[in-house]
Amino acid sequence: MKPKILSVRDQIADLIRSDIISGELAPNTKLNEIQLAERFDVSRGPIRDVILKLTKEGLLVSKNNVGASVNAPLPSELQKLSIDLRKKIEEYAAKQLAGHLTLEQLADMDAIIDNMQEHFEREEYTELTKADIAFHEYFVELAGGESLLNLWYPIVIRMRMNYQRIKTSSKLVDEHRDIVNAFREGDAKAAIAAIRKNIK
Amino acid sequence: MKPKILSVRDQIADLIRSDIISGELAPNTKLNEIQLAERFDVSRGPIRDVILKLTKEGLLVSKNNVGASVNAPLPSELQKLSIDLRKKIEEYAAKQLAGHLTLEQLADMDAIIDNMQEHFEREEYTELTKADIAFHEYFVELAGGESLLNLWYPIVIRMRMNYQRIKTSSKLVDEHRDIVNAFREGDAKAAIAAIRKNIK
DNA sequence: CGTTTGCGAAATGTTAACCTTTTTCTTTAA
DNA sequence: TTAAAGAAAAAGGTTAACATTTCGCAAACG
Repeated sequence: MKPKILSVRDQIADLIRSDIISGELAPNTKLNEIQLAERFDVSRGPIRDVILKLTKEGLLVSKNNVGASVNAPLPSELQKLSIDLRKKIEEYAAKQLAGHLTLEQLADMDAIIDNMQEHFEREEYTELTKADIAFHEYFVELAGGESLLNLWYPIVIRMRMNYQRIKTSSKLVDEHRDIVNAFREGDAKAAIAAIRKNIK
Repeated sequence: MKPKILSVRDQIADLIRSDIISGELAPNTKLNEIQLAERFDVSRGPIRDVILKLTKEGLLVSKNNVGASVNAPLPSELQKLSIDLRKKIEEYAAKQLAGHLTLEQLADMDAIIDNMQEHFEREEYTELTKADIAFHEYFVELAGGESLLNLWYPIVIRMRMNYQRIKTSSKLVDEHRDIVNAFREGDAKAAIAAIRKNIK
């Protein structure tokens, strides 16, 4: 898998996303542009870009002339709706991909799952969550490109604010192996079933 | 309905969105920050904010160090998926709202439809499309607040790039009246049916 | 003749200073 | 004593200058 070069802004965005997913930045925490600028040793410009991005993703809430703060988790009805939406998207992706994946792509997914396993064993739950997201992101992007990713991402990232380190059973890794194995065998139905089982 | 005060950035974003929906800015058109700054008589800062926002909405595509250009319409498979997702969200909203709307809220929706009718008669199709979006946005926001809006908006705005002024039959206005009437009678099933009929 | 290298223009990325709004604390008057 | 008014501080909004990157084009080389 080719290493991606990330812009300064994207790297900062990733770090703040991690802080929110890990719970280090709790809901309603106010983000101060100047503090963040000092923390990452850049000026306020790039920080503002990052805040705008995360706001559009739903992780932050911004108010004019007041600033941004960490958003509250989704209420449970919307959480349920989000699960439905996410299933629809990933099922679509599975239908497109089953039988059309290269060996290299399958290997990439295996590698991500190996990574998940490692983080699970070390009890690094934030990293585990990120690997989980990366796995799904990988095949959603393959199936529908940036367009589909743009629809999928805000749904998933917001969902993930809810179960911080709760449902981290050892089954999680296996569920992902099931998905890849179904892909490997070109079995769209099995892939969809495995995905349905994994998303909850 | 109370008039909303919009920030400079939001007003500029609305204008560029209009240009894209109307087709004035065709897909693949490159957006130049300096030109836009001059056009709206602001500096490049706010323009960059707007470009970031519209990129997150899926209307633009940005590349590091290269700039932003108008995105291509969704391929038809993704268009179909988007319709499904949008239906799911708006059906959820209808279920939440039916029977719980105030007279004032119903009047607001009537007003938006009157507005649609006017634009239809004057053949102002871009404005008609915007009013159409505003109508759905109104009740989606009522049902799920900003959180739901954040999930809904990118789906709809991207869909709207596809049928520019194509399906502007006179039925469109009536379909919306049907939705409000179902709301008025607190009939969730009828509201959902009307919404299903309208979204295509 | 085709490919590569490097220059230069144009566009984006970043910064720091300045402006405006919001908030908070203090003063003052009822 | 309380509450309104206003000043001061803090934070976000905007700007313009500066830095870096990209890309086309032309010269040089194979």
